[in-house]
Amino acid sequence: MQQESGRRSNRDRTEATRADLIRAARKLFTEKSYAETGTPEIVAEAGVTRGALYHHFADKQALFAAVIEQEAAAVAAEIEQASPPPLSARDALIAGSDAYLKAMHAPGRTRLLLLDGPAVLGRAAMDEIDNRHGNRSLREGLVAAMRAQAMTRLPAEALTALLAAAFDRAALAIEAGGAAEDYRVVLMSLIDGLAPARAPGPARTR
Amino acid sequence: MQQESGRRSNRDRTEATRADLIRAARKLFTEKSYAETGTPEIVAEAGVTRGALYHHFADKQALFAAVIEQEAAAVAAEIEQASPPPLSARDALIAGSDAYLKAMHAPGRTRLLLLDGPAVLGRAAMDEIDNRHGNRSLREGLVAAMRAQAMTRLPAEALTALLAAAFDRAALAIEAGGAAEDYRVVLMSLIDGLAPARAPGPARTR
DNA sequence: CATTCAACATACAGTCTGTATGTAAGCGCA
DNA sequence: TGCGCTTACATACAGACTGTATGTTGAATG
Repeated sequence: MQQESGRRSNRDRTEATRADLIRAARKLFTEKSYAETGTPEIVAEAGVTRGALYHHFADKQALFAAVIEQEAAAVAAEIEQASPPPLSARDALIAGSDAYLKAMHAPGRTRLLLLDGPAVLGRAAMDEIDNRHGNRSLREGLVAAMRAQAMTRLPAEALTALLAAAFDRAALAIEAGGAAEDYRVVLMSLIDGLAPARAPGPARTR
Repeated sequence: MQQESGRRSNRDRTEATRADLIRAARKLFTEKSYAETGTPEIVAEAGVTRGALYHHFADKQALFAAVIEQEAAAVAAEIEQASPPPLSARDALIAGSDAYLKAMHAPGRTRLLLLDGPAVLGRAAMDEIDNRHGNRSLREGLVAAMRAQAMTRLPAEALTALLAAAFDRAALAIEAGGAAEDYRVVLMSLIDGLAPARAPGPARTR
């Protein structure tokens, strides 16, 4: 019964401060960019001092990593929520694709996850994060399709990475004003092109 | 007859200094990264002062843009040189792909063109540069294939962008130690999957 | 209840970026 | 060929930012 401004356990304080910092950083990193956002600005937005920031995070980059981690998890959650399991392998992939593109439409998300993320943390670190969250469902969907022989057998890791890259670029292009329908059509064609024997997928998506 | 250290025309001085700066910046940007490289370090490597840098370039970012421009042109040149015209549409695409992956293998090039470039200059600016250099041949190859009916008709811009994204990610993955053969196979499968009527392309690449 | 430790706030040192100012050499021109 | 203007820098400076070191207050603990 102590939620008044005083009396808080250390654990609660830590949790709250970290959350505030991540929230503030996320806001500024999406509005501007990682490089253009300074720690003084972040702590002002969070209502703490730089001392708190450097107490909880090793450096600015570690705070950025925490933001990325959270954002990647949020995207993965949105996708998982949007695709109920009872679907054919191909339809599940398509539903996931649309969910991904929609999720990445949140303002600033593409820059955060697709531009600043790889540049600041490196592709390897981003791959690790992606594989833990977003790409997992994609990879599993692909493996399932291959096992169901709805898709030519290919190295799963490479296929996942390259398709994910295409999705990413599509999200960026759409956010930049590209014709969303064009990119969707191309993505579907790339996926359908991997069918082994020209299996007649359900009616062309117009 | 005035190549001795003194007596140089203003135009020559400008050209030489700009080239020195770009060369030094390129070296450091590939060895480390854009963010980790300071202008004092760059000018020291170039043998000039920061005054010269800010005389020739609006800011650090403009110098970076000049480096990117040059590097993109170099990659495009390597590709164009490696693929003689007398090839079928599909084979030309494959030759171009291999040339691209090989060209991107130069140390630091992936970070420069695929990580720092988009983050610092933005995807739009990078697209503009890519379309002026590297992607042009890819796009033309795709359009040619579509016109020759060796490929399903798809929006050219979107298809070019997404395939380019896949190539880029493959280059990054290979540089990071991924199995080059896996990525090559997947890339070829993606391309071949776009054939309209299951046209039997010439013998599988091993 | 005394001590230890966690969670900060404040102060500081070093570095970087961009700009303003100064200077010497090139260049057009009478 | 001398004179004014401009280019191509070098130097000096102001502001901002990052990370660290130090101090302080309240919670946890035996």
